[in-house]
Amino acid sequence: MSGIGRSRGQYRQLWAVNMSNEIETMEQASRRGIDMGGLPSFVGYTLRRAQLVIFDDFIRTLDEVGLKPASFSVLIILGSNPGLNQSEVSAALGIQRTNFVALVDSLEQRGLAERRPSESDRRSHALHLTPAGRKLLARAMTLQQEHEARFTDRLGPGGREQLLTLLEKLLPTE
Amino acid sequence: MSGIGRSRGQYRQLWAVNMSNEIETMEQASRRGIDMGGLPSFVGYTLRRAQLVIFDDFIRTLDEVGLKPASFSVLIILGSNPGLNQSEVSAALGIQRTNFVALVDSLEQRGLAERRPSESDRRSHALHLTPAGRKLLARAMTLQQEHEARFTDRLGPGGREQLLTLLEKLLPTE
DNA sequence: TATAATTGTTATATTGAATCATTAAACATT
DNA sequence: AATGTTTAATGATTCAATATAACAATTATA
Repeated sequence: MSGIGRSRGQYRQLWAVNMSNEIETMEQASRRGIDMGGLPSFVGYTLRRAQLVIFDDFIRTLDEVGLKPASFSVLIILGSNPGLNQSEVSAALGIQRTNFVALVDSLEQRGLAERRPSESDRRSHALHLTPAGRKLLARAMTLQQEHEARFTDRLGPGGREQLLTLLEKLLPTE
Repeated sequence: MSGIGRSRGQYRQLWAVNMSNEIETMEQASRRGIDMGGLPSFVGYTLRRAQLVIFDDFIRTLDEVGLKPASFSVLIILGSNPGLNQSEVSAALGIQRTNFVALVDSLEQRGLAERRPSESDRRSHALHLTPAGRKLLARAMTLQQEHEARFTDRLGPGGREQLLTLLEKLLPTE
């Protein structure tokens, strides 16, 4: 589903960080005698690199079901919270409601979700998964778990939990 | 230097992940009774959120010296490896040569770096920092360390090293 | 009731990043 | 020396994610 084309390597760069195939890896750079300066010791830099690696795999993984991280996350929210309106879902996910419109359009056109008229507020739409949406979500969750396992393996026993704990400390406590 | 404008929140979203001010935080979402599904337990999701938080702070931090992550990293490489050509620097950082051109243009126009004719290969330019570039880099490094400290504090003793170790396990061993 | 705020929407701008083509120099092979 | 191939730098263009502004309909509030 959904051609690879641009989706490959889409999230690859940002902090001028390499990480794949044709692009030289940092290790290769050092081996060629390039001094990376303090870069690899910056938490932000390494965090970014790791995130790109994971997303690269994740995006390829989701490609089978024609989803991207954003649309996948929407399905997840709708699956657990049927009936929310667009503002609620987009706010929970940090998507601006203005950009959320096209996202829902797409899900609706694919028959994965639907906008139902809200009973309490004629301005808003109650969002629901369709049966097809629920089915696709289930498949996507399986793929996600396989993806997750690939990286969990690398972290060793307890590594995943340790990592999550540390990462959460970086998040705003609010 | 360099107006805030767009630079604020530029790296904020992607995986449809909120994290700041006006945008509802995940915690707020849960409090409103929204079930985030498995999302917070996905390493990729939490990694992405943490990365956005750090970058948000990092970008604001660098704003004082008019740098962005990419240009900052270029200065670092040039500082430690004077004389490299554009292909070498861009490859080490994972920036495509083609997009690297404008980056160097900008640094050159700001008088921070310069292209010198390579002595061995008339096709390529030897990149060097100017004295102004070295000075700005020094200041930027100080800012980076302050930024780093803000997050290191949150991680507790040994947390930073632990986190770096775990993250490196996620990177391609090549 | 008058005013303000909210919901969904369209249109538009910005930016990071990828793609394609071109030029000139360097290199390799006959 | 002539040829073809690779490499360095560049420009032009495209694409996708995200941000901003404005608007109509509706609801909430002073």
